[in-house]
Amino acid sequence: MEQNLQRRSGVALWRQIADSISSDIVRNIQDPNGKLPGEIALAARYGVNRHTVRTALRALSEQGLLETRHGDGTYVLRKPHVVYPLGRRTRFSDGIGDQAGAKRGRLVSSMLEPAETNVALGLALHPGTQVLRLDTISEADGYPMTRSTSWFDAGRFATMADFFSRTGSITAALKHYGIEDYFRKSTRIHARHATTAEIAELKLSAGAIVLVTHAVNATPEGEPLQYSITRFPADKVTLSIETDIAQ
Amino acid sequence: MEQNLQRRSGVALWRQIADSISSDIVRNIQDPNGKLPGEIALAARYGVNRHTVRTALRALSEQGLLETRHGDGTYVLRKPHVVYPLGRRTRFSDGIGDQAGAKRGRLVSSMLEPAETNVALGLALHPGTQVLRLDTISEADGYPMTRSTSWFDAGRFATMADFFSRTGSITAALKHYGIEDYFRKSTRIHARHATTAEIAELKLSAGAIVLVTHAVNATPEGEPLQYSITRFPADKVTLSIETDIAQ
DNA sequence: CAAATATGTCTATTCGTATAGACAACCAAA
DNA sequence: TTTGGTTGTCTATACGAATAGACATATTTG
Repeated sequence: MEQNLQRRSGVALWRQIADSISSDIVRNIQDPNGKLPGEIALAARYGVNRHTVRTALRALSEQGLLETRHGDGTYVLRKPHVVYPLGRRTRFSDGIGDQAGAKRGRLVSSMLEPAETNVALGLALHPGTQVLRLDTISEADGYPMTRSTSWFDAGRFATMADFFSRTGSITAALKHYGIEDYFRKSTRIHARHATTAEIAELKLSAGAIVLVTHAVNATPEGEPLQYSITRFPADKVTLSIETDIAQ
Repeated sequence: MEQNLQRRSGVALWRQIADSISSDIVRNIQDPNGKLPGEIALAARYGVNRHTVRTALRALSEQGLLETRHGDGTYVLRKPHVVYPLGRRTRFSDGIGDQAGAKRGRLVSSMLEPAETNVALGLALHPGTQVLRLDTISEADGYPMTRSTSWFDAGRFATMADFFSRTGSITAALKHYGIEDYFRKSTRIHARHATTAEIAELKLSAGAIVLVTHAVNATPEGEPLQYSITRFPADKVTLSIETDIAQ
């Protein structure tokens, strides 16, 4: 019984258990076939009723993470945890490439809009300047891993959306504008509960936690190119920073 | 009415509202005196009953973030949001120093124990080697901002705990061993719900989210010195990475 | 096949969450 | 002092969350 659960917290026990199973149990599974401990064993471990565990397992099954077999047990369908590097030259495809299968970005929508304060600040533009907004979803292993909104100076990158749709890559799209290289200039990270829209787009179970990064990408000269807000499912993603000490 | 709340999610509406107020509203307050919108206005904005908003406000008041004045309104007592830099040479006191008042670490406990897999891997030791474990809490502005557990090679840093207690600083303690400089070698970041212990130690409201970093600090030569797991209250802390492009 | 073990379903009860409305108590400004 | 707006408290109701126990049904193993 690992008494890590809190009652009367505003977060239901079944949700805490679902988070725990998704982020801990699944990664430390001993069974070679990916079989989870039984419902009764899990109930004992968390110190709750078996029905509460079942609610958690049902949520994860509906999410596609687990499969329960009547009379047999519960099995892990996939181990969705990936490490996402936040290095200075990180690209999504670079980082995830060796950990999962498919890795292209998919354009959800694009539009022109006036820059809000944050965006203008990040891109070093005046607030209200027209900017191009791209909403994208990236997948790893067929499952959504990032939900990203990016802004670009509309005066310069008006047709970004077309290039991105064709290639599924910001890097490739920027090459059409003669930008051969760019860098992660600054990144801010926080975490919160997922919104309704994020639940749907990232195929999360309701009440899940998302990691959120606000990043500015820039040319080697430091000129801002892209301001982006990216949301990761916290139970499936660990962000990683590797520092080159001898720099 | 910003319909960002989800029902039947396993996360109570009052908790979602508390998180939202803590991380959004408080930062974007218009009123110069730090007065929040009224309960009825908030209820309308979130599309919930006034009593639900009151539950959220009560949680934040008990946490010390807000103060409600009968017949007047609700006021922000402190804006607890700090940006915590994760640069390669970051020290806690360096990063938080200019954003808040007090900033020293406090030793909660220290002990010798055999290194577990993660710790051994991070410190490049064999699993089971004796390591010194320090449990510390750092505060900014009088409020807990980090809850950290660090491990050091016990053969080398046996009396770390004493030095740390006296100075409240890992950096200072390491100097006693002739280590003038050290660097953040690698950092991994994820997020989850806070445990019961973390609720108490970080003075969180129950059900809060914590950002968790697993970091290895090393000498300039790359020799691992410290493996640490640090937990930050997600509603009060944003982690930040600034990259020096021209490096 | 039989036994042991696992998940699936059902009923019942208790407590936390959320809504609804009414009214009291209090404060600030006209 | 009066008025309007705000928080505080109370009652009532409905539903979700969690517990408890019993039993059905399916699978695996001996």
